[in-house]
Amino acid sequence: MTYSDKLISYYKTIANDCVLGVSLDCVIFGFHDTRLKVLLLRWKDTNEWCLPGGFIYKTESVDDAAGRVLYERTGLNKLFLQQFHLFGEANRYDREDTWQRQKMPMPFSGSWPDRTISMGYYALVDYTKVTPTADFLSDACGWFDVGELPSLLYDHCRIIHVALQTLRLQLNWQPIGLNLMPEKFTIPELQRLYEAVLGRPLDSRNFHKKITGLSILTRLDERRTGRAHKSPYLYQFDLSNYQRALVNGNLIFV
Amino acid sequence: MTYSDKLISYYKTIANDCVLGVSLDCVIFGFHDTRLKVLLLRWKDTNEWCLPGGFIYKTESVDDAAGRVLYERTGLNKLFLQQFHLFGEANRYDREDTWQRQKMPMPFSGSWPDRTISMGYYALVDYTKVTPTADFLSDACGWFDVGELPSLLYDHCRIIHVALQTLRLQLNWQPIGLNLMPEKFTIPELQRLYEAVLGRPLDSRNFHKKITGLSILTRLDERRTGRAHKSPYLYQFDLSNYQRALVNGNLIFV
DNA sequence: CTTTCTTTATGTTAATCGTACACATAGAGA
DNA sequence: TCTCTATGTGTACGATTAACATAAAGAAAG
Repeated sequence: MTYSDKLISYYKTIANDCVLGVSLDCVIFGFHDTRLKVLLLRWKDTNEWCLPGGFIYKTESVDDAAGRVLYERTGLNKLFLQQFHLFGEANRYDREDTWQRQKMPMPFSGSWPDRTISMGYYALVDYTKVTPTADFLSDACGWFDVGELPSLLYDHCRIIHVALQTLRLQLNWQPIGLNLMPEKFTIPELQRLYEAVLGRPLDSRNFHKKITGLSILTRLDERRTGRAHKSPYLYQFDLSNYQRALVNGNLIFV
Repeated sequence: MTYSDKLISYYKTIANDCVLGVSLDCVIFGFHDTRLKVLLLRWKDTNEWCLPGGFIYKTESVDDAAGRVLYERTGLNKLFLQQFHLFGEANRYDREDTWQRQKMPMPFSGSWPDRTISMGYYALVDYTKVTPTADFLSDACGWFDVGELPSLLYDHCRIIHVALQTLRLQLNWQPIGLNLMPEKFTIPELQRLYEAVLGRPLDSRNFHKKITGLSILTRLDERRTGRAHKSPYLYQFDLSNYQRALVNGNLIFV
């Protein structure tokens, strides 16, 4: 059985078990080395990358399907995961061109609906806890700097762009970091995250005042030592206050 | 041909021409007599109401489909219309119960997919310019106070609730009113809109200061006369500044 | 051991914003 | 002409923000 045959049989299974005409794409954000990262998959036997995505089983809620995709690609569960946009244009991307870049076998074209609308989700995950895992259609899975994306299939470049825009807006009235930072972190490290998402530097003195004023952080008795200069305190998120801030939408606007 | 036959044939046409398994529901907000209103349809020959909704033609974008539904029900075009949530639970509502309340003919059940996910849109329209128009499935179309909704089919009660929540959030960083108010209006009238959406009274003196400070309003030389007491000035929205405020997301937070 | 250098932690100040409240004004009705 | 009340404008005060200053910590260099 050739790869081409496998592919067609795979899509036939999907067509049988899943809701037809609707897919979902997950923009999975991580944070590492002062940079905001996105998790991407490389389409098998090509140099083309795409977002982790999938289809919705007939008895499964769309949100659950997104959680499943996230789990399958990262090994993580129960994370911050949110709908952000439905991509529903009739011609979201150049189909011929995309199939060619994917090296899609041509008998394929008959066995698939003419268009697919896609629900976009974005997730915030702890980079250090993720085990990037490729799927049936891909031969690599890895992180990319949001500023240095590779060649992307479909309309995934736009999807990432819209996700980032949404994330930036969200920053104005909800805290982030709970799922992006490791369990213990310093305030300057958290500031790097905010700077990476907003794409501009922040005043460290005002940031410190602001973020501690939200009472979503608990200062530990430990410090991060070993580096030159004054050792910063380590912090943890105060889960209950963090949740309250998420729901109430305290203005942050760093 | 009985109504029952017509209904089945109607849904067969839909199944043929439209994307299967995906629908859309529009929460159309209007404003009248100090109250926020929602446009609802009454299901033919029942006392059950529902949101205007529809399906997506195979060659039509989802956003365009929402615009079409809005136009068909209100006669209005090119309005503020926005996605707000995908309702994708596998069992969004009690199907048996709903069909019974709809007096749905039972041969129907075989000719329709097991589940439908629905994209929620909300629109802001000028109450005075709307001609509520019933569709094939309904025998009445009218406005309801968001606080006094009738018996609703499907999960439309929840959909309205989520739409209202989204609208309230949006109020914190975007102006509203351009499509909800008539062309000329007074500041106290605009204040009534904000109060209706937020569900709480505002201080008229501070509201006046705040709203004029955004420079999205142009004061006309006319006043609204005929009523008792001091005649208030009439205002218009300054379109270019209004658009800028929409895009930039100036904090408003009344 | 002392000095230097740099990052972290905390503090200060002036400007701005939000909230609460006071008051003069206009216009219809008594 | 007086009254009543919604409207338009203004003021005062506390809270918040943005910009800038300084002290403390800790490793490296002399």
